[in-house]
This record gives sequence, C-alpha cells and structure tokens, in this order.
Amino acid sequence: MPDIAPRYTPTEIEEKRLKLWDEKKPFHAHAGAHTKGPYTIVIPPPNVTGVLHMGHALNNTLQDILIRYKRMQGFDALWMPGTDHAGIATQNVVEKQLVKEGLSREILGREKFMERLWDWKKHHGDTIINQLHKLGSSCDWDRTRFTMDDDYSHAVVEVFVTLYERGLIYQGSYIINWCPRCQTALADEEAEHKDAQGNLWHIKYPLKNDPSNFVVVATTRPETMLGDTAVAVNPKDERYTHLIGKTIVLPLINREITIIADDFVDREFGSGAVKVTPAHDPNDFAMGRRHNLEFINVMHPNGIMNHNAGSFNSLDRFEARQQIVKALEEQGLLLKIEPHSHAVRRCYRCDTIVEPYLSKQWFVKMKPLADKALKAFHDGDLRIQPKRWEKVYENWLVDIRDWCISRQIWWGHRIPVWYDEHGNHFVARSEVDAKAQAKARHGKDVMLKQDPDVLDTWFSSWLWPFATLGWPNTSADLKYFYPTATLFTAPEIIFFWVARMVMAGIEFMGEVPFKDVILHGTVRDAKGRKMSKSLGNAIDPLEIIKEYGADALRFSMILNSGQDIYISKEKFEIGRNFTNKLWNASRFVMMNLKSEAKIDDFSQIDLKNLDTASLWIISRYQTALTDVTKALEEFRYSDAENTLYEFFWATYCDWYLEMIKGRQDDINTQKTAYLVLKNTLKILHPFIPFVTEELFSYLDGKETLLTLEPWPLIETRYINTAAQSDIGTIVELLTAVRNVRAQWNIKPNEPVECVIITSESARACIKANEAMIQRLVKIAAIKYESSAEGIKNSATGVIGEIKFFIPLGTLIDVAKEKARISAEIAQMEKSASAIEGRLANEGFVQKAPTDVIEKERMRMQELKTSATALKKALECLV
RNA sequence: GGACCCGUAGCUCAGUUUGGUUAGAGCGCUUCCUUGACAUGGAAGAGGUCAGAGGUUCGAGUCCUCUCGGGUCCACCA
Repeated sequence: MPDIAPRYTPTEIEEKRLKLWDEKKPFHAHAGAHTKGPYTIVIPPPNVTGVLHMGHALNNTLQDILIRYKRMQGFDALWMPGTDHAGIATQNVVEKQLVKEGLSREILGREKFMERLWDWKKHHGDTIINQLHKLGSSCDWDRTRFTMDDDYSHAVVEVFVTLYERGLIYQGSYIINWCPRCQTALADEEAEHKDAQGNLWHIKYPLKNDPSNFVVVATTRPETMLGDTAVAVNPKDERYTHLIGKTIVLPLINREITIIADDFVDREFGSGAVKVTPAHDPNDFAMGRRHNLEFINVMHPNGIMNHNAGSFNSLDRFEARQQIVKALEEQGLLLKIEPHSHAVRRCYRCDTIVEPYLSKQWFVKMKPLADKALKAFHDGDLRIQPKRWEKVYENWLVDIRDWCISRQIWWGHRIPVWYDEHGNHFVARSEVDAKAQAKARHGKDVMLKQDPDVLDTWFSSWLWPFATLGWPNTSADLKYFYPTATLFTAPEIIFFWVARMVMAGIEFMGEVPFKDVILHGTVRDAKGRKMSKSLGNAIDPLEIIKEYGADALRFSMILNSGQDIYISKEKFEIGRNFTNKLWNASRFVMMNLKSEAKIDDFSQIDLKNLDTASLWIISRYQTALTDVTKALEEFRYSDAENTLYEFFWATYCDWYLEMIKGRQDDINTQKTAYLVLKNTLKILHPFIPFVTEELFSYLDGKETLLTLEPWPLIETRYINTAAQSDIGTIVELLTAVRNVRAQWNIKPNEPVECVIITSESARACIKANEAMIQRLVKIAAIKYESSAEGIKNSATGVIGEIKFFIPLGTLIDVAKEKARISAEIAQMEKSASAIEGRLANEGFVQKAPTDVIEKERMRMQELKTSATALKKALECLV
C-alpha cells in the first residue's frame, strides 16, 4: 500500500469506493448469514420523475447510517431500494413532453402512450437511484424494485381482489375531488386545502307564487347554481318555516325547485338558507340523497360548463362564474358581494382548483382496516417518534373516511375489473377469470371490457414492505426479512403512506410492517423556507457532492439536524473540514509507524508500560464509543455525530496527538494512537462511509470493506467512573508543579502540561476546578481509577501519582493569571454564601427533600475548601 | 375553525420529562500564533434580563395561565 496521499480529494476516493462496492457487493443480504438475525428497512420509494434533492439526501443518509450500523453489529441487514411509478406525476411529465411535440395522449392512444411512458421510465426513471448510489447509500441494489414490475403488479391485483372478496372494496357514485386539468379523481389527501380570498355572493331566489318575494342564498361558487335542485333551511328556523315546501324559480334558467328542511343547515351562517347542488358539493350530495333530489351535473370533466348550463354552455367554470354574477346583477337578483376568505382545495400535483364532482369511482372501506391499525398502535406494536406525531396518526385513523382509489389516468395499475355489455362488473385476478365468472353468470361466453381506470399510486405503495419481498408468493426471504424494523420518512406522508402500510401489513401479513417509525424534519434554507425549485432557494445535493464530497454532505446535514434542518451552502464546510482533518490525522499517525504497531485489539497493548496520555485517550475513546452506540440505538444521529466530532477533533487531535509528539517512537504509544484511530474510523463509518473506508484500508494495509467489519466492543474496564472529593489533591498537584519546574528547569512563568492519575475521591474537586488548574498547570487529562482492582490494573498502580511531561513554549501572563484565579475564588465564595443563605432559609430546610439539602451542604463545603485551596495555589504562582 | 410544535449567545441547537450547582456546545466573531499531519490549521478570549407578563413554590430556563412572534398538520359552514 502506498502512503496516504498528501491531499484529500473526495471525488476521487468516492468514485473508487463506489466501484469497489459495486464489484464486491458488500450490501447484499443473505437470509441466515449472520447469527444476530434480520434487520430490514425499506426505502421510501422516490418517484421515477424525481431528481435527488436535499430531502432525499437527508432521508437516505439517516437510513444509511442505521443500516450500516446494523450491518456492522452483525445483523443480516437488508436495505430494500426501489422507485414508485407515481401515477399522476409521471403521466404529467410525459404529457408535457407530448405537448411540445404537438401531440397528446388522446392522439397517441392508450397503447402508444404507455409505450412512451415506459420509454421514459427506462431512460429517466433510474436517475434518482443512481444519485442515491452516489450518496453512498448501502442498499442491496440487486433487489431494486419498481412498483410496476410484473410481480409487484401481481401483488397489487391480488390485494384488490382479496379486499373485494372481503367486502372492503366497493364501487359507487359519490362526490369526489376532481382535478379538471389532470382529469382524474383525487383522494382527499391529494386535494390540499389552501387559503384563498374569495367572495360570498348573496343571490335572491324568487318564489314561484310570489315573484316579488325572495329567499336569499349565499354561495362562493355561483356557477354551481345552475345545478341547484333545492334550497334548504333549518327546520327550526322560524324565519323560514312558512316557506318549507314552497317552490322557487331558479334564476337564469327558470327551473322550479323546492324549499326543503334539513338539520345540516346552520342558521347563523349567511342568510340561513342554502342552495343545494347535489352534483357539485359533498354536503349537498348528502342532502340530495336524504331528500331524493335530482343530481344535475353542469360541467364537463375538464371544467367547461355543459348543456345543463343553458346559455352558459361551453364557458370555462370561472368565466361562467363572472358571466352569471353579471347576469344576476342585471336582473337585480344580486343582493350583495361579501369578501370571504376560505380554504380552496387544489390538486397536489398541478395546483389547479379541484372541483367537487359527481362520478362513479372505486373505494376502499377504511374503517375495518383503520381499527386494526389503531389497535396495533395502542398495543404498542408500533412506535412513532417524535411522540407528538402519534396523535396525528391516531386522529386520522379515528376519523377516517373511505379511500377513493380509482384514477382516470393511464399510467398505473389497471383496475382488475371487467364489465359486460349490461354494465355488470366482474372483479378477477385475470381476464380469463373474469370471463369464467361472466360465463357462469350468463351461461355463455360474453364480451368483456376492462375498466379503463387505474389505481391510485398509493394503492401500490402501501404494499411496499412485503410486495418488494415477493408477496403473494411465500419466499424464504419474505419469511425471514418481514417485518421490517424501522421506517425513516417525512411527516407529510403519515396518511398517504405510513398509516396505510400499517393497514396493509396487518391485513395481508398479519403483522405490522415496522416497529419504529421515525419522522424527520424538513430541509429548509437559512431563512426557514422550504427548499423548492420554484422559490429558487434549493441547494442541489449533487453540486455539494461535487464540491465537498458526499461524506461532507452527509456529515454536515446530520450534524445540523434538529427538528427541521436549516441549511446554507457554507454549512457543508464543517463536513469538509472534518473529513479533511480525519485525513491529515491519519497521515500523521501513519508517519513512521512500525509494522508491529498495527494491532487489532486493546489487549495487545502493554498497559503497564503505557504513557498516561495514551491511557487517557483509550478511556476517552471508550466513553465516546459508549455514547455513540447509545445514541445510535435511540436514533439520535445528530448527537452521535457531535460526540464523534468532539472526540476526534478536540480530544484525539488537539490534545492527544499533540501530547504524544516527541514520544512517538514508543511502540505502545504507537499502538494506542493507531488502534484508537482505526476504531474511530469504524465508528465514523456509518456517517461518512467513503473517507473512513479509504483511510481504514491504508491503516489496515489492505482493502477492507468497512461495512462488514464488526462494530467495536465497549470495554468497560477502560472507562472511568466518577466519585467524591479530596481537596488535598489539588494542593498536592500544585505543589508538584513547583517541584517539576525546578526539576526540569522550567521557568516559573512557563506553563507545563501534565496528565495525572488520581484516586476516585479527588475527582469531583479537580473536576470543579479543572478550568483554573488547566490554566495554571495545563492539566491535559485526568485519569481516575474507581476501585482497588482498577488501581492494580492501572499503569502506575499508585494513587495520586502525578506525571508530568512536555513543557509548552507558550508564555502566560502571571499577573493576569493571578487576577483570574482571584476572580474564581471570589466567584466560589459567592456561590458558597448563596448556598449558605439557602441553607439558612427556613422554608428550604423545612420543605426541601433531605437528600437535596445534604447535597447542597456538601457542595458548600466543597466550594469553601476549594476556595481555600486555591488561595494556597495562588502562592505557587511566584 | 380544531390540534400540535418552536422562541435559550450573532447563527444552529442541547438542557424542560422528574423544579435544586455559577445555563452548556458547535459555528461565527475578536486577539495572538504557523517553516514538517492539517490555515479545510493551532491557542486564548468576548458574548445570554433563557420572547414578554402574571401565577404556584423556600427556590422557575424547567410547572400553570395569558400575551406576542415564527412554523406545521388537519378541516365538506354554503
């Protein structure tokens, strides 16, 4: 192996690593390869239309950290990758292309259009997968699935048919959310509420028998009045009781409608009378059913008024609105226009205002599914983090409404339903099955036509955790790797995806699809705005990778992640600087490293002859490892990185490597520096996989696939414990400094660095005064042994022994130092008297718990003695 | 209209669950330093009425109420 290159070039080494990983396939998971069992996660499948954005980068980095960690722990760690066909989104993209060519899907016809879509998928659909790959995601790439793969589609059909057979899928005419631009039905979740400034138009509806009298109705959508088939009032509303049953002549088209009474009507709102348009409003639809009203549809699916609109036929719905208002005004039927802000539903894909529209669609009956998902949650089969999202999940399931799953587009899973010429439907797994059913029904072969619609995208994604493993076929993999362990995703899709996956998992696998759901924040710019292309504030992850490296991208992002993540380009310098530091420190350790120093285990270090700084770093390393492991177990990745950043940079580099300069010939020191670095690289690997593996391979002297290396063991014997105080040690320590100065001939104003090993009892006291002592004598590190046995194992075997080495050249200003210490003494005395005051307070003594009082008393004692000791210490400074 | 989250140093956040040391960290900033691992570096330092008001308490960043500011999710009053 050649030496580590003097300069760190992320792009180069990342390419090299990716190539190696593609070749060796270390991410491939075999059922039963390891004793620890399976650990599965599935990727939230990105859309095939997508290009990598920061949200993906975050989501996938989190998953990669988890799965690499689990792999190193010895699990059969499977990360299932794949993409979603994203029905409407993808169809829109291709339709836009067609427009450029002067074509449309109607011109092309279904078959040709589908070809174009598959073509598009083939050439662009894997873009995002390649980009995730670049990020270092350790997915089992050979298993990459697509929601429209043959076997996956098979699963979708199976689910549809099974649910139908279980009575959980039905067809019906209802008011659904209709996007006039995409010309398809949308689920409730796909029609987003957005506030809009509109008007409330108050319109006079004349009575038939008394045309000079009116009922006033208010509406935000005047164009729908053409489809009115009643006016409703509250039965308890005295203003109107005499009018119930009377006839009204609907203005503009002079159709006669009746005044009905319905409890739904709010007497307080508007005029207290409501126009009823059963074909264009969900409430009115319900009223229409209750009162057997006529359903008059006044619009074409594209939002253009139809023949029922009389003279407004062929106008766009918003144009019609204006014309109608104008006409009403001219006829003196417009009472007033009131500004009114309300929420309007818009298509989540194209932002077009959604029209409540009456049509025949397929629905999933959600209540029975939701109840099971709720029960699983209440039974603790499912945990959601952060906890505040639990309620969101719960509420949605409690108030759940049926799910409209048919879409009037072509890109997607065709609904497995066939119709005969009478309109009877046959739900079947295949056309052959459907034909057989029809034959049984009619006693002869009949012509069947398949439903032209396709299924909602989420009707396939909700099967993702098990359909990717081959369901409905029972494979060994499915049995072994299901259920998955943890799901990392964005809170936006709790309803769309998470809750529905839980339902499908329980319904078809009899088990929740994952134990833990971790919902992470949104990536925002420095000003807190969502990153989006349209705002122009998006930072392209690929650009960051190119400039700083994927490791830097990953590291910076996770380090920055709080609830939401605020990112600007400069933030990525932290990651770049850190990886660069890692590189240089490794170079330093490798300089003049003897080959026998290349060890794998701490037991190969002769602790008895080890310098104290090395003992200290081993202990600090063990502490860091413990903290990081704990943080990883609790999904606190930002904390884990912080610990590592601190440990490696501030502790290992700034202190330890500086301290051992000059004694690097010592084989034990070399061993320690080497092994601690090597293990730190391991611990850092899940976070920054490229640079750690590259450096590890240099250190190891051979190509190593770090993700297959075992996670380092926590060796508690190297970890120090806390204890009580022994103020004498400080005095002893400071006196010793004087002696050492004399012995080593160091000038009085020249500070020295030292590491001490001391008894457990001195810890608290030294700890409390560490800052001051460091200034005074530069205590680099303190090693504590907590028991007699520990002391026996320690390098010196002597309690309270103080070792000094490495005089520093930096001068300090003694007078300034004295002033500082005096200030500290004053501070301590102040604190002590504050506690004294508290202890003198009757209320405190009477009401505070005794252990608190005891603690306070001890603290005051400590402060007092510390202050005394420091006063003595001042005398040391000549 | 309902529910939730956030407000702590110039910036990003810990700390609040269970009230009890002198409220912490990183970045940034200031000053100084560098000829051999690293200026993508090293050392030292300044910087906070814990959004505001009131309450509970011997004691509040932490618990309660309200106000202000920022954000998110849900929602069929036309």
